Amino acid sequence: MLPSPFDTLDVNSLSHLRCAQGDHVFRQGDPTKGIFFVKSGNVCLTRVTESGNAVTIHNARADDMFAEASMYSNHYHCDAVCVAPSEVVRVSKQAIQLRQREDATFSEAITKRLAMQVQDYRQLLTLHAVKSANERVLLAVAVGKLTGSVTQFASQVGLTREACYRALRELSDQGLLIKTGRGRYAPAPQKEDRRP
Amino acid sequence: MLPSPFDTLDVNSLSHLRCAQGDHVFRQGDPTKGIFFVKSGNVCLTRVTESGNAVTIHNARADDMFAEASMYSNHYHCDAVCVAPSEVVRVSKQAIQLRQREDATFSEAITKRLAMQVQDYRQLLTLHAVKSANERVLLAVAVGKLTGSVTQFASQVGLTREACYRALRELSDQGLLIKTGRGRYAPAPQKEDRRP
DNA sequence: AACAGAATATGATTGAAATCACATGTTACC
DNA sequence: GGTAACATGTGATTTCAATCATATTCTGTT
Repeated sequence: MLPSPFDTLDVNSLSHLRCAQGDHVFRQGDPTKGIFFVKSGNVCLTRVTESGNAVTIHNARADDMFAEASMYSNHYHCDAVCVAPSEVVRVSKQAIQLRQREDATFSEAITKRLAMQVQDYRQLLTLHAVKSANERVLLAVAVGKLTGSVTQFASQVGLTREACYRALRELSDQGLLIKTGRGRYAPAPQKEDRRP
Repeated sequence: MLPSPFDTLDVNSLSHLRCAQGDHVFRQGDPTKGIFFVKSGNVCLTRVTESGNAVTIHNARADDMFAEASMYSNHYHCDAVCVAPSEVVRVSKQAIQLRQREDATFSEAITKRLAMQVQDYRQLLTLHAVKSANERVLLAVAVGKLTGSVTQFASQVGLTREACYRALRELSDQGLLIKTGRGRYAPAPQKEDRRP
């Protein structure tokens, strides 16, 4: 049910939430109550800067967890908004901290999860550093970022919807992507002429 | 000497390295041998994308650690290059993993470090999402990113040197930054008219 | 079935940062 | 002291993504 380390927790450390589209699971600044698991639906983590720019930090879909890093903060650093009707499980912060102190294997699994998250963010950062919209979009698709709507995708890769649509079309025209349907694109199968 | 959790490790799990400017501590793809601490100098973590773009992932200076997330990877995901003559301490991956299994407090401290790193990356991601060069630079300076050279700074915030210099000058002209010297800028003291 | 609302898709225009180009200033080293 | 290497700084031009505008398709609701 829950991913690897959390499935061993007692049921009364979990709260099941049912959210409509647009509902907030938590808001930037709220005191941290725990970390979350998406049973179904789609929860988007966004952060708003002083200047009012909204940034998609993470796009959690079914079987993803989010707000894992909040374990050691007193308040959340971003908004969690359901972009689809969603079932979300909250895992109590207290319960995790207690268990972490008693169970080394549990603790190790959590650490591993965090380490992987760090690498994910680094990947995203690398992606954002690519200046060319076409190259960026190609890379992002190759890396599997385009699973939901293009609008969501655009926010994640740091481009406007329009720029993404254009890049997707151009890349399809160039044969670097295959258009598999309305708003659906897949990386073109690599020609194996890479050998030296 | 070493930061909080690592100072309790046995000395023979540490290797002291002395690096010249330009030396690689490790390269993208190398098998992971451990995590690192900068005693003095400056080590830059960069990643090169397929398209040849170099991205500064992290700029570790004296008393910083780097490659913490590599604990659970078999190979490094970026290059670590000394941008100044540096003294670096390598902390053996094996020793950490062993200790983690025996000492819950140690383990917890590591987890906390990783969680904070995740939040740092999120901050950087938020920064990169600000479109206006001036706003971005102002935010970055406010957050304390401009400590070394503007060139390094530019790479971290995702702008060209030139764009940074221009933004820095314009912000100084507007009185939002104070030029404290050649290539040195500080945030202007906030006027306290924020109260509602 | 009709309608609202959102996502997809593209075209035209504009604006801001990249790029190119070239000063000057600062180390550091022979 | 001379010079090579690099950082700072700023102007001129270009390019490419943002913005604005608009049409179409899809989905869900009443």
